[in-house]
Amino acid sequence: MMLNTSEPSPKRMKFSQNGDDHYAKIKEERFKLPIRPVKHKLIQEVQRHPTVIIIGETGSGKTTQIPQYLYEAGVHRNSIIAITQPRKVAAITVSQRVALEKRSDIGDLVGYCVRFDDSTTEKTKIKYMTDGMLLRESILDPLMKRYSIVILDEAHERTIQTDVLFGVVKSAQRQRQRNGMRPLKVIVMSATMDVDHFSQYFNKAPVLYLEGRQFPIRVMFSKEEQSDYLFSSLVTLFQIHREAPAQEDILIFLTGQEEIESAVKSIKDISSTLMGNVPNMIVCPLYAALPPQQQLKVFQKTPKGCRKVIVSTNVAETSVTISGVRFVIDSGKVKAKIYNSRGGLDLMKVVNLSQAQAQQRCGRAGREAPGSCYRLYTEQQYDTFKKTTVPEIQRCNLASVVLQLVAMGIHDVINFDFMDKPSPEAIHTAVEQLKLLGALENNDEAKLTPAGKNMAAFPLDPRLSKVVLAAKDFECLEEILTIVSLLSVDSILFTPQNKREHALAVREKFMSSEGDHITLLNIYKAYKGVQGNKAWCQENFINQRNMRTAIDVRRQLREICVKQSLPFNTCGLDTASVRKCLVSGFFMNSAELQREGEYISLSTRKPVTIHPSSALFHCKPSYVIYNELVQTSKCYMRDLCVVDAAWLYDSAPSYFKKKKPTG
DNA sequence: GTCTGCCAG
Repeated sequence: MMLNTSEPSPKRMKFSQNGDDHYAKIKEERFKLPIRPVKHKLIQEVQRHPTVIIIGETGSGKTTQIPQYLYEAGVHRNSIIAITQPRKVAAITVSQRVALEKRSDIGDLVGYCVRFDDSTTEKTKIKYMTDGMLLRESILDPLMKRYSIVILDEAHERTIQTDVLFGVVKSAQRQRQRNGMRPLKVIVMSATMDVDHFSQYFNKAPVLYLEGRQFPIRVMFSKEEQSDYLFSSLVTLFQIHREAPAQEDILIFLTGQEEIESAVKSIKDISSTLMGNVPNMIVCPLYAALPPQQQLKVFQKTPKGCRKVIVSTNVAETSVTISGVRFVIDSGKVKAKIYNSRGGLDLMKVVNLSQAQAQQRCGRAGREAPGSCYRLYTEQQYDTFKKTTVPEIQRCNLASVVLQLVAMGIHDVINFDFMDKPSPEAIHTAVEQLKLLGALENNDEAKLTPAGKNMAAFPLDPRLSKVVLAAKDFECLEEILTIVSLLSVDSILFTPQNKREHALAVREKFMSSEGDHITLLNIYKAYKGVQGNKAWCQENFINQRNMRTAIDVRRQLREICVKQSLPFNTCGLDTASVRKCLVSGFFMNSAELQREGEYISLSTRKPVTIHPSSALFHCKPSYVIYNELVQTSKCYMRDLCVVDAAWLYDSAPSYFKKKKPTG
């Protein structure tokens, strides 16, 4: 195109050299982060002390900037800086951001490492990873030799993995010092809670406070106690809806999928009857099991003149951040798993939040502008809430944790340096279970057996690892890998409430009279038979996402089996071998049919019932094993498999000597 | 004849 120079010159066009503006902007953004003024102080503290605790609210920039500061200052001494995150998405997205800031490709200087996805190379010095990943690595290398700095981020979330890592990094640090090795710097980053607790545990480490970028939030308590939080949340929602300008979105915290779906329906019904000048309402449910496509709806920008209402479980507390939210309605409730180490049974219960959780929920209203939080409980009720959430490690089965610790060479698990110790009883139960599975020597030394060493290599519950190892003897590893993979992911069965009958009828063809495990195996075979066809999944109400995860897991397990030279046999249609394998890991979860037609658990002699969702619901086999007990209206066995009394006895003679099956 | 929150390896 020719420009006619006699014409008045057009508006000057601006050019910049390939991306300079972009990077200038990134640089400017980095400079404006609240953490920037304390950069030098921070580097100094880390150089002076083996451990530093950093307290900072969201938005301070600590997660992205601190590793870069330490790298630029050379504190890492040319070895790797690890930064752990409780969630995979966080590890991946943060590392991508930092790579961008460093003008480097992901996997060069900056990389991430999560299950099924490792972007790091020998060039990587800043490595974002899940806490679970670092924990698994430390089984092979308890001194964490490849790292000079370990940063444990989001420590306040107190995941099991972070809690175990606390002790592992402390021990690695001490041992490296004692052996005159290169020191291990530890940085613990947390939100504002439990500061003294953290500092005390980490040898009175210095604490650095960072300013965050949080807008003020008006917190309102209910004046009276509410008997029905569901109803109260609807009343509050429409109260706000009538008064607040459009585009100011509302986030409601409830407890579970079913509750949320029914609330969404009520809200839609009510809003369609509203008269007068109120904004249009867009109502979105949000929970982890929601198909990804529907989850995306939550992130779409609210159209002009509308208001988005998000009804969510606690996913929106930490895992998911939604822009546009100005109001939070907090039911004060959360669904939590409670584990009973005596009966070995799980139960899900709706319980009150901790104060820390309530604070976290409030914060979701002030990410971009001042906001409000409506609490559907009184201030007096709030005062009765626990200050902090009981750490997960005190609420679950510890068999896996104990096996990992022993595999790292920590034999005295009872005296392991936990920040908050699990009960001795819970540890004892785990040790006993591992002995029964043949993972630990049957004495007081807590020493791994050769089988135990192999079991620790699998990213599985020890009972499932045991099942995999047993497949060698019963020559059915292919089938077992399939079943174990399917058991270790979220359910591949997808049963929408309104099409429940239909879903069950369609899936009837996969049902096995030998139980749920064999049913799962049938489904997997059928899925493979149609090459993972999407339409087939829809027709048969199979959750394709979870099925794909199971296939990834299977591949990973297969690789570990190769390393252990396990033979890849198949048993064809002889499912007895498969069921015998299952018995070797789950014999302690067995039940016997009584004359009256009821079952009792052989470990506790307490009555148990077949869960209505099981393939065996209408059957009455004499002996079954089950994956888990769930206490609701009754004590239900879930995921059952038909077995012979003799198999039970053969798998653990000394165990059953006392509780000999009567049949 | 059920009622499962969330995350990780």
